[in-house]
Amino acid sequence: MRKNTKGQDTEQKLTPQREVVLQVIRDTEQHPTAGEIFEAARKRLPGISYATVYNSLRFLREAGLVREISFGDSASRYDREVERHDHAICTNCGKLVDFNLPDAAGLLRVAARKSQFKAESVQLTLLGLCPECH
Amino acid sequence: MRKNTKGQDTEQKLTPQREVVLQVIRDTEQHPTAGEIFEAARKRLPGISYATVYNSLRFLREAGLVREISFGDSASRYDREVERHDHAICTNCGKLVDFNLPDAAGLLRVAARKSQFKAESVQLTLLGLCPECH
DNA sequence: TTTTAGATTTAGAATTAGTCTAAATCTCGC
DNA sequence: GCGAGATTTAGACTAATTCTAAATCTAAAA
Repeated sequence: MRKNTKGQDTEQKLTPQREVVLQVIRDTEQHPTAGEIFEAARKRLPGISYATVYNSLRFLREAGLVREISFGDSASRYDREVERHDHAICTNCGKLVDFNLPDAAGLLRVAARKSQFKAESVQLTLLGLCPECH
Repeated sequence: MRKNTKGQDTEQKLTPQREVVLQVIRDTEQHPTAGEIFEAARKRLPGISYATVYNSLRFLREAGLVREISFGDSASRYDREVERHDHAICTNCGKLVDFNLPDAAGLLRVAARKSQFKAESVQLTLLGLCPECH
């Protein structure tokens, strides 16, 4: 890590590539996969490579700017919403939406007691039919 | 689909290979990956192929005899417990344990209301430290 | 009992998501 | 402008899983 004369961290981190990846994710309501992000990023920054998209996604995830979500079927998806929240997945069309369960803190407490774990976070996934599919 | 003279479905489905795969999963408290299942199955039925393990896992999953669980890191794991339950994952050692949250029905109702989905099931994942790691 | 159609298994090729590598490029502080 | 360290790139690589096509099995029909 680089420091300036005052000992502060002076690394410039949000490079153009990373910024484009972040914008792609922020510009959609959807939850795109790395492949979809690559395609969209390429339109704004032709020449960006697949590896850079992955590097950027790791960086953004570690910086807390995006969230990675993965459920069974293949590729991870990325979510612009970084606050704690839950997911609903449509078993018919595959649509994934965010929502917030009330009293997440209480849920965390109960889950910790039941599992004997020291809880850090809880996340709930609902499987069902989205409004369009029922 | 084959039928006998009475029109009943007579296909025999739980082949020796599938049965071995099922037994491997039932014989462990752990949640093995397909690769681990393949290794264990091979000891009981040398010559079983990787593809057959995958075929069997799909069959068993669709028959409701095992459950597939997948969280971010790579390979799916398989769970002998098929009743509704929740998972706790240790962020330090990766251990995965099952537990049951009380009032799952109430949770499902609240989640359905908040998400506007017609709920089929809910599953909660707790991330934290297992008893050995704290 | 032989035939046969469909299901299953097998080995290995193919696909897919994601990571790694090494060289080229960039950036910042000097 | 120089040089260290970070970043990007293209493409090779890996790991998980699926696909394919041929061989085998099974149970009903002949």
